[in-house]
Amino acid sequence: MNSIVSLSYKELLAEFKNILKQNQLKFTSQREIILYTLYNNTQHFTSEDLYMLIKQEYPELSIGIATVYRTLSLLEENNIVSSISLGIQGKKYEIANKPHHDHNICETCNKIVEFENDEIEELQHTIAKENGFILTNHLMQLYGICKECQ
Amino acid sequence: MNSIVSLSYKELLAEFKNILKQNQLKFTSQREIILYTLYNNTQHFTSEDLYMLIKQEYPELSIGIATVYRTLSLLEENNIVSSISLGIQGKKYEIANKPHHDHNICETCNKIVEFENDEIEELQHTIAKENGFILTNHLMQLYGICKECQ
DNA sequence: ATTAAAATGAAAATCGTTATTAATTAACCC
DNA sequence: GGGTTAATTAATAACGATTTTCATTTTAAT
Ligand SMILES: [Mn+2]
Ligand SMILES: [Mn+2]
Ligand SMILES: [Zn+2]
Ligand SMILES: [Zn+2]
Repeated sequence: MNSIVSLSYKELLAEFKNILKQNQLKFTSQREIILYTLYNNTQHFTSEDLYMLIKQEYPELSIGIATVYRTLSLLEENNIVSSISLGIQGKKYEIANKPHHDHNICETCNKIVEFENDEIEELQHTIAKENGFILTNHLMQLYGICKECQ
Repeated sequence: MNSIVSLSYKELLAEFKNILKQNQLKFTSQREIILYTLYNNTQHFTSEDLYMLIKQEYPELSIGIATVYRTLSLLEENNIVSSISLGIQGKKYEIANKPHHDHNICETCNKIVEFENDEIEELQHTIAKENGFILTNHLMQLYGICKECQ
């Protein structure tokens, strides 16, 4: 599975088309616009968020919420988007063409600040190994009150 | 809010009764059995898991799933149980009379191994501070394949 | 252009959880 | 103990997010 980190949109689109072809799936305008919108908005979207934004920006496009769900799942399976699950707020997606990071989330205004920490990443591997696990994935979210909300 | 770490069942029950009284809530057999079952089973339960176990162990007791949901929420608000949210598998509860820990989860058999790591806990505070956040909470789950499933 | 397979939107179904309600029970007072 | 009142209950309806179904449309290959 290729990493899509820091691909241009053109390259990303080509990669997406490759994946579709390999799986005998079809390239549609709905799929294109979903990818394009995710690429150009680095926020973290719920399916509903993304659906609403696309409806607003492309009033002429016919698109249903089910297609957004389906496409986000497809993109996630192919590592083009990643998701974080935020308890009550549901699952949020973001384009995966940025390096791995975790999230610091404000419990008041829901702002999300991204961070990277190599030390923690290493410790995670150490701990998993101690427990006899092969680490495949991790979830690390820091909840708090952001500067503006304090 | 008192910590209930390493209380005996007797002490824990007394603490629960105090909390109920302070909030003008009533002590019921359903609430007692839920607490007792959680105390004596250190697993991580979904509401449904706990409901089924209680139905099985106390066939004479009248209890509905809504009461289990309500009681788990009540216990969590009062820090007698804690919960972890596992994406698709839903929310799981465990008795909170053990020290803080995080979870290493097998993606194959769903086994959960608990761990504590002070270094990571410290790093979390450092990171939050760097981002201008006051840390209130965190989520840290390591997913992998356990020794038995490899 | 023809054709077959895949994709779509709308609506129905599903699933976990929460709210409603009428009946039951606990806690308090005498 | 019996009576009163407010809290609690189980059953069921409602809910919201997500998934499935299905008839129709679109894509991609020939
Ligand atoms: Mn992110
Ligand atoms: Mn645990
Ligand atoms: Zn904030
Ligand atoms: Zn396992």
